[in-house]
Amino acid sequence: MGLTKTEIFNDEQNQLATLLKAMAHPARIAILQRILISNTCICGDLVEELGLAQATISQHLKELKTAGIIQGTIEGVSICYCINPVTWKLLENQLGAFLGAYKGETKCC
Amino acid sequence: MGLTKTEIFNDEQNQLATLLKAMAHPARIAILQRILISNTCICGDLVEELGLAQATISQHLKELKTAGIIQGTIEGVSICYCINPVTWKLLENQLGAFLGAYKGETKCC
DNA sequence: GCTATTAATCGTAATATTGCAATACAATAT
DNA sequence: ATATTGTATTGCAATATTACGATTAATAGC
Repeated sequence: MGLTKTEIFNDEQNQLATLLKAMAHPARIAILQRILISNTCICGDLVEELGLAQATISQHLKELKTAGIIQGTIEGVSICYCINPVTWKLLENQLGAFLGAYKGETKCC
Repeated sequence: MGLTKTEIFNDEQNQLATLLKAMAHPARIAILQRILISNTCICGDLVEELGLAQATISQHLKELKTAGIIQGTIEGVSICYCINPVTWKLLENQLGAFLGAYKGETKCC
């Protein structure tokens, strides 16, 4: 089928999966790292810096945007992207709770 | 194409992307949560608890295992899965550094 | 009006993912 | 030996993703 059965999972699981999926690509991680470094926003510099075509970069940006991880505003001819603080905070909280739930040491496998 | 150009990204980006991708599915998040809760390992209880076929669960477990996030040992007839502490720690560090790199407040978009 | 410049979208090809039924395998029990 | 139980693998269909060239907006400057 190739169709994830989202209806059998709860909202938290689906939301976290969606956010992780949006980040689960080296190009999108690279894009986010670039935005994080030059805290001020960027635009199509990415096309030169990463070795991907403009259409491809634009697509990755769109995915990050629809996931709510970044936001963009028009800045003259180019477009300025930056982190969406709300989603970023949410991601930190959700992931923190998730990863932090593991208390090692209980010997098992 | 449909083929990620891993060669143009660095190891850190590729590794993080691979780990995130392994977790970026609600079923796999549910499986991990289940393992985290019953800190002691589990097996095919998942097939009953999640509403997915046995073959599908087995496939998701395999993905988590090949990504190094979980590990399994034979426990009589069934197989006992649990978190791989090394990878989990790595994930915490990598993600912590990544998410923590965002210092908000610098007004932008 | 035109013309660059920048980014989004469309169309397409190659590949990957998701899910399941059917089957195979491996360990134990009878 | 054979049956049972628990898990893995295979094969397949439906869908999603990745990447790119070509095209299409949208804006700025002339």
